[in-house]
Amino acid sequence: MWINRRTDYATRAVLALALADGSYPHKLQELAAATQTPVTVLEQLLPQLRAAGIVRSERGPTGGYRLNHPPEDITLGKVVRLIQGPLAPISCATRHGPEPCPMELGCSLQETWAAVRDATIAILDSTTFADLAARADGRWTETPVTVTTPGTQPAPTPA
Amino acid sequence: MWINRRTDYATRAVLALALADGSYPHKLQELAAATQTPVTVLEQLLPQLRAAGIVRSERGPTGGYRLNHPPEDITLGKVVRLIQGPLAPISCATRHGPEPCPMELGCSLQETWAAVRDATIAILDSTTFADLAARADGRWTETPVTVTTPGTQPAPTPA
DNA sequence: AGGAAACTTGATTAATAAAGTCAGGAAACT
DNA sequence: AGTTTCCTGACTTTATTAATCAAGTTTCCT
Repeated sequence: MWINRRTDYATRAVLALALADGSYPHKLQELAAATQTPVTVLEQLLPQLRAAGIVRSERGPTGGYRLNHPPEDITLGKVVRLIQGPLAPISCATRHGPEPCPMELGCSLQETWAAVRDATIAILDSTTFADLAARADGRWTETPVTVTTPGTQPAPTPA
Repeated sequence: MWINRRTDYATRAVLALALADGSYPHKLQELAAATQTPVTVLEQLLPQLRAAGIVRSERGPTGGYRLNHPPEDITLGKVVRLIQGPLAPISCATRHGPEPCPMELGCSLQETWAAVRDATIAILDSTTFADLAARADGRWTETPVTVTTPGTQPAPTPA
């Protein structure tokens, strides 16, 4: 129970973009609807994804967001680290600058925490959003990100 | 960074008991000193371990705590679950009664969270406190749980 | 008995983090 | 111009974590 809500939202948003047609930008509102996220939360999450180079944005009436790289180049680990921080289960077991274990002479639990960390990293860094999109396909093709707002020309449904 | 302080304390305390001589009980104060934990916190953690059958207690001047089973029968996973709760990284990926994913038709991220959960469980449930004690030995033999309080007969130093 | 040492229990408080809201600003298209 | 969209930062509320405190009960020893 350590993945917080923002991380959950952010990964869902990126997945939604990976599933969507990348040839045009998608509005915040559409992403919010597709991922069941409060718009105001995505409003602060997406700039963060943008600053990290994961997503690209365009302003104005035709604006919105799209992925900045092909989905196979974006790992789940990257997004999780960005929003959530280090993947170690405990602060004495981070890869970079771990806090020393307070137990005298350091304790053997640390090795096990490190093993959990490595297993987590192995999974998250080897899973790309292309993988996730492929897995989701067939389950989600019916309702892609396309939310037709009145007045907006409906996005071209992929063949 | 999801293992909270109490879980850290509790696992350290059990490890301290696993490293100590099990033929007599060890006082809360000694455990607190050996694990660098506030006594008042162990005061609420150890009853919890006791209720779960992990530890046994005796009252009175000669009282204290000791393991209720041989260390090879106590897994790290058991203690972590007890203090911390389910090991799943997110509530939609618990083994028992997961909350439904709010994304339409359920999202493919869930499978990855479940994979992280399973990897974590595999490590934590296969690591016993006998393993941890063996690993710690040589690093920790110098300062075992034995803390001689004035007036108390010093615990028999093994060999 | 009586007292001291230990565990037991439940309430309480303070600090921190998470989650969500809000208001005003800046760019771009029509 | 004016509308639509993204952008930014401060703010509020709530939940969780962490630690403390004050009585209580059991057991041993003199």
